[in-house]
Amino acid sequence: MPPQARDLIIAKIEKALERARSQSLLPLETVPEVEVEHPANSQHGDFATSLPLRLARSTRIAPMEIANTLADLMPADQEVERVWTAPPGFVNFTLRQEWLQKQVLAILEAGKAYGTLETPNPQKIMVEFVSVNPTGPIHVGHTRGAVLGSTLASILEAAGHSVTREYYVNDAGTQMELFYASVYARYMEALGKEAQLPSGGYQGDYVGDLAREILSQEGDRYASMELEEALKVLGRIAREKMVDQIKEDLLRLGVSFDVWFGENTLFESGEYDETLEHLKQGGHLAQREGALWFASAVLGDDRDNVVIRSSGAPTYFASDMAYHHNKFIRRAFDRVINIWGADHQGHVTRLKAAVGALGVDPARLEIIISQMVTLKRGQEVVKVSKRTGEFVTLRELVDEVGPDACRYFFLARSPGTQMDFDLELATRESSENPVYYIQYGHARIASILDKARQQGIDWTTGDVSLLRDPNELALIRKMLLLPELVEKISQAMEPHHLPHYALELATAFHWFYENCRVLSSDPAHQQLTLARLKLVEAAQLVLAKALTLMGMTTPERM
RNA sequence: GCGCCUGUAGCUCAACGGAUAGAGCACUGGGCUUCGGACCCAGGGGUUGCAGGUUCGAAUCCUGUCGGGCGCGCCA
Repeated sequence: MPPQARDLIIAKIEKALERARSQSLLPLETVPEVEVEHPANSQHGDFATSLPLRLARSTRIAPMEIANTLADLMPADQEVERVWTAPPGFVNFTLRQEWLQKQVLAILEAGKAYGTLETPNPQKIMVEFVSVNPTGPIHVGHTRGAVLGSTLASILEAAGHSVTREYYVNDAGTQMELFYASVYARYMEALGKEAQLPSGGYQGDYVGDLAREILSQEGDRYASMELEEALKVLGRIAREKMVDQIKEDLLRLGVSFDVWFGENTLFESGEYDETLEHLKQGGHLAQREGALWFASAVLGDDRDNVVIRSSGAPTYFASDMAYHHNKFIRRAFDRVINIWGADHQGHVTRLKAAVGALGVDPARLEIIISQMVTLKRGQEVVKVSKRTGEFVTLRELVDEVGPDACRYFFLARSPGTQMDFDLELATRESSENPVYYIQYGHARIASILDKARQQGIDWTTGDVSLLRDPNELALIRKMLLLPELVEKISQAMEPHHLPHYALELATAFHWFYENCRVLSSDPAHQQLTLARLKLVEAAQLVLAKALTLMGMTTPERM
């Protein structure tokens, strides 16, 4: 990867500040942190810094004076064509055309690795997401987290980190017991025996389907077993089938995991006991009212939480603590990112408290809360409930809307906003989804390159210094933003910038396409054609990278 | 009642404390005898819920207020 323009500019400013300080041109004690931005208005240059405005107070010097002093210390050079100041105290930078042109070569050279960064401090990161109980198929409500998590994981990887994508399978606990009992009841029913769905049991049709499937594959032998044994064995099969289905559904959306971590293994491996012992040693556990409590109130939570019920059964929270002990201590992840729905927001403080009590800096646990998705069909709100069996499955959604459009829709919104998902609108407008606009750009390029190859054109000798058209330069400028974006997203954990960027990049390409003819039979145009083919090939790489990072396909034709 | 999130164009959403608040869809009107029209150009549409405050500068930060979502179990 070539150095990023932004880093070059920051380095220049830092150098200027250092000189201003050492030569006493500005009364600076230390060199302040430099931030640059991309001005919204391109007339203000490629980069700008408002540092003089920030320094005005502490130095007691007028912002414009500081700006001018700094600008004078930054003469034009190989990368920067012009440095100038603007009121009330900005310093603006314009990149040199020759430098921009050369970046096309740099991108081609980087190839598919363009946009993949090398970080000075690579970390071992886990992204845990979806983690829905395997008590039923995955539904639309889970789609947002799935898309968010998988994209974030890709971006963190591109930013140079080592990433593990993990699904926590809650294969223990009361909800699972209830599910097993529900499947058992349907199984007995299918055999024509009297059976009652347990109260609060799972009513969805899929439960019956599952029971009948098991019946046809395994026969009726569970009917004659002791109830307890039957629930155990039948339950295991039902769970495995459910997990397989979830796996398959997620795969259709382009989401896959490196690890499927079973809650039960925490108990089997002894890690659960180890965790409790650890907490006990630290004095974080207290026996009260017949139960064992974790003293989270003193750690900032609004109340203490039960770890072991008076019945002797551990709570979900207990195994969650053991799970995070496993993540941080046994598997030694530097950072753990959990993606949760807004309905789990109340658990953030207590889990962070627990992690802290285990001797791990709670800042290493980052919990991203994605707000709820309200599912609608026109004006009507569709209720989603697994227990009552009233829901739209992820599979139905993906089949209807398509995985790419589906991903785009969820990805383009920041996690903090509540969304309305109108099934009617999504289906009707899926063909107008911006993702096709982006993919169309990619396909158009593929078509041009194809045609050029058919004509036997070899553009390796193309001279990029011929790329002077404003449309060409605008396209290059957009292409250069991708690495910056990858870095920014990996720090702020906000992947929603990526689809917006991809759209802008595609716009820049379509604009170029409209105004700059690539292939031509005119002999006088030949050199320009070669240069433009280079640009187009590089643009395709960048578009493809953006699409790939978002987990979308890169069609050659549509 | 308390906690977290949220309110921006007709709709769905962007905007790292920065310069004239931007996109897509929808609407109106234009644009190819040559590389893919799933494209391009132009236009209308905004007191950023409201009121104060901080700042050279606020959609963004602080306080208050009104509206929406989600939590506040020995459920997961």
